[in-house]
Amino acid sequence: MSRRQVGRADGRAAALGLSGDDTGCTVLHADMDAFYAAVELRSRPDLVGQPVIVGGGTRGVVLSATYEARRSGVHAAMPMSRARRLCPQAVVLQPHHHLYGEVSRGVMEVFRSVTPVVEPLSLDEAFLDVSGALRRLGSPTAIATLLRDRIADEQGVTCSVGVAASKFVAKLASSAAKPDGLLVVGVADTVPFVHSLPVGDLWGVGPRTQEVLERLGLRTVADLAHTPLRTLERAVGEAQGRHLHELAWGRDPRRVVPETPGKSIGADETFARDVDDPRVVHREILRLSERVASRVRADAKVGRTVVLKVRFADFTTITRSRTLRAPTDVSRDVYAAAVGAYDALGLDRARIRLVGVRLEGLQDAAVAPVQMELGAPESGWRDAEQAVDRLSRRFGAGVVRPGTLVDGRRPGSPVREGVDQGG
DNA sequence: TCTGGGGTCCTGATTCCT
DNA sequence: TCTGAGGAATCAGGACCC
Repeated sequence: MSRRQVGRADGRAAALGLSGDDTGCTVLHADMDAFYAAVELRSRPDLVGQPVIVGGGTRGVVLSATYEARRSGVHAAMPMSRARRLCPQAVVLQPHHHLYGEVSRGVMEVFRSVTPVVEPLSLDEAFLDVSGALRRLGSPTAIATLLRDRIADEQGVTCSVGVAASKFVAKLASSAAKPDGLLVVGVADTVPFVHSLPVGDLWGVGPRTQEVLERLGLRTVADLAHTPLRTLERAVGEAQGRHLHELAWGRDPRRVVPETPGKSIGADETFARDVDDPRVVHREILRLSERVASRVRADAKVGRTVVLKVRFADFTTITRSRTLRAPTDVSRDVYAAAVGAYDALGLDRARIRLVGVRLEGLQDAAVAPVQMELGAPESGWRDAEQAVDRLSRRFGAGVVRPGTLVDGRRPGSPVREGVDQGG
């Protein structure tokens, strides 16, 4: 057992009055600490121990910050301008998304070497069901320690792990263990542990719901647990009310499921300056349609509903959707639906901050019905686009583009200047 | 203070079909 | 042919998560 883990786990558990008994606690939630910032520090060891913020762009937000920066009040998703004011001494680094993907794959491999039942939630966190690994590797606590040591040794980043009998409690435990810690919430400790938390810590309670609950005088999970179910359902809706009530008593029957197929793929882009020229918006919709359709094809999927998103200068956001007669993975179809939805808005030089395109209702291309257009050539757009995909894989994204997108610079220029555009 | 990008899920309204 | 009920599908938006 590593010295790092023993000190943290015992101290945190004792402070929370937890027994540390991990009997029946086969769900682990592993969460990398300040992931993007930690990855950046691997190549900048001179910055270790300093406030570092990963983010950028003229209208960007903080993607990640070291704990030294967080002490000044900086947190993820905060506008960069505010973060710089709060922590002027922080070193700001541009993100390198491809690197995070690489490290993430390495981390997930470590997880899968312990158990095949791994459910990734994002690049930097996952649930693991270790019930099948107990005889081989020891107790859940021992397995969590092994994971933390291996990830630190092999990937050069630290992670915190929560150990519990359910996903929801394991996730709360890993949050409480941060940074670089391990916390076991035993079966007998679950309800007192959960009840001690503020309602905002519950999964599914964001700022809006928290406000609603606080208007009812509910500040802690214990308050929520002792509120009649009907009252909760009236306040926050039937499904959410029931869900929160169950969680408040530590009940979460969801199993760890490896690989859940995605239901939609989308892309959006914030302009560096608000745009009111419909030609510029059309070009951006085309670019996004290409990006989305190419990702859909790479996943061997097709989708049937195209959703257009428009965010105006005052940050109000609208969506419009178009359901096609048959599912597609062809950029041209996606573009036609999205631009049709945009034109139907009849905007008269409205100032637009962001546009987005999303393809929903995804299904496997192999089993989906294909719409045959009357009079369509045998080798149509789909084949042409697949050929472009092959070229892009070989020579890099963007080697073949529609003529309207060829004029070097991007419309309005992207927010993430100098950053990998991912397609 | 001034808000990215990629997603999921839920809800209520509307439309379409039987 | 008209009408109403009920269910399914669609649409739009809100809230939330990382």
